[in-house]
Amino acid sequence: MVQQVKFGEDMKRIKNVRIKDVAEKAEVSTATVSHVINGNKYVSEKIKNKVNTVLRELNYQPNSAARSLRSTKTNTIGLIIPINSEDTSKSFFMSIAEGIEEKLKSKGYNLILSNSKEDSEQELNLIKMFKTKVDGLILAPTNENFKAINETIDHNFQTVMIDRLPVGYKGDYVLVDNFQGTYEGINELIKSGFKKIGFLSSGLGVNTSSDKFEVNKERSNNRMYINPNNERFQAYKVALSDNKLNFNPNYVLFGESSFQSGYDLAKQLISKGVDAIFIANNIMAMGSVKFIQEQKLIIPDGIGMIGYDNYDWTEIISPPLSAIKQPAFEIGVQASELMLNRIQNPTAGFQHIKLKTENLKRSSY
Amino acid sequence: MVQQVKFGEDMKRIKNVRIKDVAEKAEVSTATVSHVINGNKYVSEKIKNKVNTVLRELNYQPNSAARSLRSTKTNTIGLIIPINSEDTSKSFFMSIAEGIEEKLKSKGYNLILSNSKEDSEQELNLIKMFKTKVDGLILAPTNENFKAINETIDHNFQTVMIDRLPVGYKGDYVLVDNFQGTYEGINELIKSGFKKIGFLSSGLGVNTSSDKFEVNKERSNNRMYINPNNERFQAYKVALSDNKLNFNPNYVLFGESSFQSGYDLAKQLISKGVDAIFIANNIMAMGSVKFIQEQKLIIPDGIGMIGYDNYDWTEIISPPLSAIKQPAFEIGVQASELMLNRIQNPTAGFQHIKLKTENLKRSSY
DNA sequence: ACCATCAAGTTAATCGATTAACTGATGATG
DNA sequence: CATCATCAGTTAATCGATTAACTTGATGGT
Repeated sequence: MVQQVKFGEDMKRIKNVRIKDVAEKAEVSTATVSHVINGNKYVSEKIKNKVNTVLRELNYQPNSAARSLRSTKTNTIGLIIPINSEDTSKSFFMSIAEGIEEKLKSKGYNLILSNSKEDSEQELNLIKMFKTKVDGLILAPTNENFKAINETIDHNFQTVMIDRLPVGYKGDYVLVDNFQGTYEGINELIKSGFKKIGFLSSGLGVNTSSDKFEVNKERSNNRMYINPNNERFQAYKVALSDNKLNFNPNYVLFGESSFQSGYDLAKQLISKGVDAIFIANNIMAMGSVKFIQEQKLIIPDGIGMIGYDNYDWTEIISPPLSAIKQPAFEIGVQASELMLNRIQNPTAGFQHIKLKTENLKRSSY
Repeated sequence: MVQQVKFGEDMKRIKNVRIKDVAEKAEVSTATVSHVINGNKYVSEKIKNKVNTVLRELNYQPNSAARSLRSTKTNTIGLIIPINSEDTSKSFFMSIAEGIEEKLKSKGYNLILSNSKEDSEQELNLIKMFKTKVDGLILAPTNENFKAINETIDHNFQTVMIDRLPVGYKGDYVLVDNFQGTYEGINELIKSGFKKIGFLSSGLGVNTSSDKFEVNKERSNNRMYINPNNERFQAYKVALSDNKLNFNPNYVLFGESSFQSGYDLAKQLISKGVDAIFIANNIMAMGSVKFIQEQKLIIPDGIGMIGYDNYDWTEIISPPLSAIKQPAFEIGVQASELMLNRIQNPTAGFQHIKLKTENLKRSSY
């Protein structure tokens, strides 16, 4: 029932096949067609076959607006990731998105992708806009305005947080155990004989400066960390302390997430006499490596290094850089699973997933 | 008018505010509210203010399913990209997606992202599914089944192709001038004194093997290339010929897009005596570099190299790798612009955009 | 033979916003 | 003063699928 309709001058536009067209051609009611499609009421084999034949003949595709309107399900999930163009996190979050899309597609869901650019105002706008467009939201929250987010996300909305956690958030989430990986990494540096270990990272988010150096004695497992960078920093301090090494605030530098900043801060650390550097951020690691190479410092004899996340380049520099690898794709898969479960069963208890990092020992320590 | 509704056990669910609720509270008709929101009919200042106040008070958000159903606009654009997990193209297409999302968001549109995984069957399913969900489709088509795609994309659907082009496709597209960049790159290698230049690439798609080595005399501008890899290959041949160098089929290797394949094929080329390699693909370039480094070959004295696309790693290996850079983000921006234009004016003439690559001369030739 | 039950479809209300057609009031015009 | 245009807002049809409630005919137990 592909109808031709006049449109503009002489242009023709094909009107979509409706369920009514199918019903008429198959000589049944629209209800029956719907039942055949959705399989939620018994329909005899004979009629089912007839309808299915017509469905194929007309190449029918249900109008999803109508469907959503009536059923209040959009079969769509929103994803908000926070990437600045210059940022290291791009590839990390894109792998997460890939994992989400793959899982969702297999269950008949779609993914709407959006970028908050690490800006909490944009984030709130996006959340608001998503309200009537999606069945659920997977969110890597920005570092500010947690309260506002908590208010905006009401019970109309299934939510799964990833990578970071708003304080006081009650709900499903998938995080990476950044403490564990970092702790092990620092430990290994120490085992290899390094004693003056520098720590390089991008910012901790909003509540950074005041308590930046307040040592937290508890371990990751019992605590809810706001932010992966902070978690890594805590792990760094605990690992030092567990190895009876002094924590030296001069060996810790936070800067913006850029190549240049990595270059500059590595320079500073070296001038302060560190013998190894842990870099909690990919693009800063690149900047640091550049500086080290320019200085003709020998890795690992002159200086030890560990980076974060297993980017391509870590394998082909010489020597290959050891790294802590986050399971990005897997975060996406797990987050979608939580989401789909919650949609199916909204009253179930909240699920908290913490994925392990992988410690890739290469030749840089 | 936030209503509490019983839901399950004791759980409460907040029902969304409808336009009717707004109308009642503002003591006007739903039509008036709609006019205020969409501004397509004159409403007096007085009433407009009253309505706007209520809109804010109730934090009203239009139900987009209802809106789409009535207006037949979804305000959503679909994007299908073709990435295999192992593939080099991941970062390229993700940057395109970023550009698209940014542009669309600024115009009030959403982006549904999906991955065909370079599989034409999945691609067709996605296209079909998108039919009632989006106003338009931005597509980087797979290499097979062009005919099927052309049939499936009917006039219900605005389409913009990116990166690749189905033969015979009539419509908007945004491509990269791969010929130009490659041609210049090869030329520069030759100018630097290299004479036996190898060419490494991933496959050409379906119609590869038969005419793989058939030299095409025409230039890019007058020709419609199916596939960027092919375009690069053509440019390679033309550049050789323009420099009176013989084309040696033994110096050309196509393989799968993987690190290992890059490693292996570089090995083969070297053993065949090439003095420079042009690698049309990021991950294969990584593999090649790995092999070169292992062999302690000196770049560029021992061997010249040019890679494709400006990935992070190309800057920090020593020496930094020269590369042809595609304007990925810009492809996304331009494609979205074409799309939005076409939605506004469906009968306008088709637009064809071909973006220039950037030639990043570093120290590898 | 009688009524209850079930099986297999159908009828029609419904979701929420848009928008063509309409109403009533005001004002301009010859 | 009758007539018509314009203005500002309202009424109600409509988009297409889902689904609760209903119909109709068949089955079966006592």
